Amino acid sequence: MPRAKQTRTTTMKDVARQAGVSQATVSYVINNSAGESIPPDTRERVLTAVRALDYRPNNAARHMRTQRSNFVGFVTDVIATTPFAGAIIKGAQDAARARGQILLLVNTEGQPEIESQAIESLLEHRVAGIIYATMYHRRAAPPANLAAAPAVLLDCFSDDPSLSSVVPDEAGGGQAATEALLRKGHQRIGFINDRETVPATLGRLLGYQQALAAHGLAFDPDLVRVSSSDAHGGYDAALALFNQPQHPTALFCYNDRMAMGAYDALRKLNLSIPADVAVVGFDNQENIAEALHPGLSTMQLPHYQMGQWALEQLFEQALTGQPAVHARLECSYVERESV
Amino acid sequence: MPRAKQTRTTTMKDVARQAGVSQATVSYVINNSAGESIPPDTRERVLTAVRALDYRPNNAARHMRTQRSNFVGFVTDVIATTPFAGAIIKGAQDAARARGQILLLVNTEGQPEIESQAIESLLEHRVAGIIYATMYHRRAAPPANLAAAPAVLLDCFSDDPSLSSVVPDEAGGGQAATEALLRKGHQRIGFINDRETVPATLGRLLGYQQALAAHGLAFDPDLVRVSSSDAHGGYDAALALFNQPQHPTALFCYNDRMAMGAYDALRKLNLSIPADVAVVGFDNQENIAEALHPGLSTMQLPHYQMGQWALEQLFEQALTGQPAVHARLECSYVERESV
DNA sequence: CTATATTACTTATACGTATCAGTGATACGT
DNA sequence: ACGTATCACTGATACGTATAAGTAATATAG
Repeated sequence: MPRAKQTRTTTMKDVARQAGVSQATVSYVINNSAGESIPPDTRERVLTAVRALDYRPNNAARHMRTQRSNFVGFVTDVIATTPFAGAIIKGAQDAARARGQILLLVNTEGQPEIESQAIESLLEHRVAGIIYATMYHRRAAPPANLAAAPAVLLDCFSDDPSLSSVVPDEAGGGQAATEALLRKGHQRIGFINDRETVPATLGRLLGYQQALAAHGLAFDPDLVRVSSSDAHGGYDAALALFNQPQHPTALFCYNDRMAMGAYDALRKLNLSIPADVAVVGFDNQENIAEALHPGLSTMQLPHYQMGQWALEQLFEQALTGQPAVHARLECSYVERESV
Repeated sequence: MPRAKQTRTTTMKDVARQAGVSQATVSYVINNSAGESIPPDTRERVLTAVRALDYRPNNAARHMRTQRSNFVGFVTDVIATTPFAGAIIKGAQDAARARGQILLLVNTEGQPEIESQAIESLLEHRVAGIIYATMYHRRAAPPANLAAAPAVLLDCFSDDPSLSSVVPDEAGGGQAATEALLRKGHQRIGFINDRETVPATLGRLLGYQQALAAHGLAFDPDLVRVSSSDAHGGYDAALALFNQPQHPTALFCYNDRMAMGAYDALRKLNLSIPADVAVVGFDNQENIAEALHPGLSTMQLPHYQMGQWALEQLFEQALTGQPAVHARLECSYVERESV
């Protein structure tokens, strides 16, 4: 049977009539308005009518009357082809639910026209604020109309210092990864970096260097290779690194995909993990880190936490008028069997 | 400088005053209302005022007046820990944008109380409809209040036949995968299935059998193994399958993770892919199918298409009052080097 | 040249809610 | 017994918009 044609939805007036009170009283009961005295039996009569009529408050009307929405906009550049989107969105979504807010989601494929149209639409919905998220850590140039609402940049940053932002602490992550190897007594630690110049490559290299320095070890450029950030690249770079006369005893890879390639290279060279070479990756990718043999120790990016942080910051800022904050969140070390 | 305290937002009345016309005229101009004649210079005056005041229509007010929202609810059980969520959401989101709709996203972790609260919230926002999505193909028991709006089940199905649903054609996928191997002349094709009893295991096995039958080959239970649906399980099952005296020349794996394990097993048995054994997987997982050597031929689940379909169906159904539809969408074959 | 249609607007209203400003009735203090 | 405070409500209003209904001025038809 096809669903019945949508009749008028029931309103407070309907509830009021049914309960024999005025619409105002219904409102007081439903909102538990402080400073209004409603005797128990009246309250019960109203609530019974609410249930009987399957009444549901109309959010648009409430929004109109109170002049504030419970919407938060979430703009993302890419969503389908990245494994990270889910955790970021969930972080924002969980925080939103905790505040009684609801997420308006748009993804823009990074196309500027779509982006500004999407933001325009969010503004027309009078969102309390907008989270502008990218799926890898980078500089971003958000459209001008983003400034029309409180906004927080997530996993990116811009030239405008008045926009709050949250990104992973790449250097800290690089340092922690390197230190996990140093802790096991390794002295010659190779680093395979991505060839792109992005915050992640610069930061992780810096962290690697800082960790060495903190342990009184000199930085040896021969222990560093750059390559493309996939399994192929990791394979090539690892081969080059370990074909040197005095090869490293440990390897820090820019990401898990490269580490996967490095595994292949080490296997080819008959070097076993972790006996001959300890390996640490980065990203903790679902289908790699856990699936490799032996399990890959790696760094977990704070995707969920960034999502949470961005939403919280939006409200801190919007409600209290605080100035912008630029946060770096820690990456955590996930130990498996490769070190 | 902290953002200025939010002043009153500008309304049509403000625009009207600025342009020297009535609020109604502004509305006519902005909506390009048919049947209203507005001379070019008036129109221009209004639009200039709109720009000068940075006016933006208030969606809540519009929603109230027209009695229809441009919201679609999207409820998902899991989002952070699945690689498929992105494509599904993008499919729905793209279709929504094409219709001028915006997605209200909630994820519920499959917890019934959260689920029905989330749906309640969506109903209060007067969504045009709700997409109820799961992240793997399964039977679902959506909460009762889902029935209060037009709804479409995505990647799941329920006991209620009046709810439209869209799922992947598992049997078709299994058949296509098997046929890819048959086309290459293979006659003895092993199948490693997941041990769970879910639509995917049943369907893919059925497809495997149908393909064999279509080519006049008898189904041989010795060529089928069940195991856990990860790399470990794939490894064990492949080892068992290929340690038989007359081993298969081709292998169809329930998913890419199992295929990954099978790769390890075949390597251990000194069988090369695809020369000695051709392999086909399922899921086309980003970090596996492409990353394996040789690249894994596999089946692509129609995630994006299901997202699109669900949103379209919502409007077909809601607007035209059509009866429910239960769709199975095709999986597509992605050929790489493993066959 | 008058009657009517069209143009270019304006005025008024309703959508559903929250809340302010009442208003009788009862309770309380003296 | 009388004034006041509290209780338990009700009536009216505004939020910003779309649109029906009205109106004065101009154009067109007969």
